[in-house]
Amino acid sequence: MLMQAIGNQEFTRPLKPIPDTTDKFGLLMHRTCLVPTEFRYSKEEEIYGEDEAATFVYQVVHGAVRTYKLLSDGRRQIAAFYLPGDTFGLESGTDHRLTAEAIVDTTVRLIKRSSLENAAASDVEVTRTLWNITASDLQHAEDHMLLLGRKTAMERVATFLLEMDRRLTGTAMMALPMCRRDIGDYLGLTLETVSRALSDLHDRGIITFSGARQIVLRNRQLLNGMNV
Amino acid sequence: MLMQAIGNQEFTRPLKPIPDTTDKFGLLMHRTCLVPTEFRYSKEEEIYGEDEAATFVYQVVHGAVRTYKLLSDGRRQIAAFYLPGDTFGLESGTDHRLTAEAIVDTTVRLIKRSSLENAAASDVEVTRTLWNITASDLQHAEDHMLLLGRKTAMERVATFLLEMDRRLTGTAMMALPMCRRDIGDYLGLTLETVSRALSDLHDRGIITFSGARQIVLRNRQLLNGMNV
DNA sequence: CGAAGGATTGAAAAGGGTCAACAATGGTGG
DNA sequence: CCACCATTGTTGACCCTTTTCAATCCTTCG
Repeated sequence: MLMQAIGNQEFTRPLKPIPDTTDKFGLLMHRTCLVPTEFRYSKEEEIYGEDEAATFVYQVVHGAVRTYKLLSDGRRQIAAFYLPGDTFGLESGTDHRLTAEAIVDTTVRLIKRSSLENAAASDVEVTRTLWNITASDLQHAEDHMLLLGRKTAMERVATFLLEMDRRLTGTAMMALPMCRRDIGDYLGLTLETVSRALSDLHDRGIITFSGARQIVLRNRQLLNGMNV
Repeated sequence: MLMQAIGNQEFTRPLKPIPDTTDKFGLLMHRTCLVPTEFRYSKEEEIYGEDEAATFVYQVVHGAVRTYKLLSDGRRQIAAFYLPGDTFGLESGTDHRLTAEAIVDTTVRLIKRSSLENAAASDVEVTRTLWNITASDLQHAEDHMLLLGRKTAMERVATFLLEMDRRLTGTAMMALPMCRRDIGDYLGLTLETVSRALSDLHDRGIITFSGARQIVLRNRQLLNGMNV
């Protein structure tokens, strides 16, 4: 009911002019004159699997998505978290190279990849947008390689908090959709190390909690200092 | 002299039909009817810096290039090595987000980015190729995040050896252009740990050396076993 | 041939992982 | 609406892999 209302509200947005260059999915919808399908995934549900054919491109409406790769023994590396407004699942080749799962109950919009291919064949602007989306993911991956290869545990957690603060805070308090294990698998740490780093930041008065997943950054400057 | 001859030989290649989809730079040259400039960089010379305007797109003719990011205290993460035939330096945005340096004396071909933009404005195939190049870098980065976040030192070195074997071996012996520090900064390890892992593989008869940088893989199957 | 950078090896230290116990939280059913 | 229980998060102790620091060896190149 409420979900539906919010869904419709979101739905009308692309029909308006889109000056916002950050909403690349909106631009694609606009250009292709496509009506995106909405779809809901439950918490922990798989959206697509590694090596599956890439049939759709997705935008998160509400909820959150993780994409990851696994080693044969189950070790997992989360490549990215996708939050409302973010586009994911776009591939230049035929197949997905990561698995995507809903972290919480999640609503997405989706466009058929074949529709985009059709539009891209004649519309350079569409192809250019597809390129930009992939380039954004690459930029994030380049930053994340630096984190995974060269930052300490505390620096990783500080970087994570600032990234989430930037991306999902509208209010002063940020509500993390993911558990400690997800954060660990994103940062290349164990969940215990993440927990210890957060406790340390809490003890030093740099962050405060309301429950484990509601966090307020009390001192962004200090966090930024650990970030670079 | 010899350099020049080889350069010219390479130079004539794009004038022939290009069925090879892997030579994306060749495709770009073909489509834009551009004559690429050749340029030489000395060992350790910077090709472009982080946050510099991205004026050119490059292809390695011979030699090798590393791209990396630095933390403020000098810790370095190498994102990729580029070997003969590889394209690098292409950005969707205005600026480079990594520094590029020649690892050894290196010859590159380069195309003006503005020329590509012109061609891309009317030629969907060109834009599509630009997208594919960026998508290749992204795929590599996704694989590398898994390595940096979740693999052990020995697994990283095994993965590295197999990657280099695949990419630069024509002969049975591969000649690595980079030093142990470069390998460490690529794998998120110290140079000592890389050296110890290589010595271990040597002691177990899995690889043999001719000098520190000439390596033969004696047992790819065992290496593959450590890889996943 | 000698110097300088690169690579190897060793010993000690540290940072983060592992294992285990306990606490908090939030979802469900009575 | 409250109590219970499964899930999630925290904390502690110990261990192990990798790092750090240092000495030595090896090449390669002037």
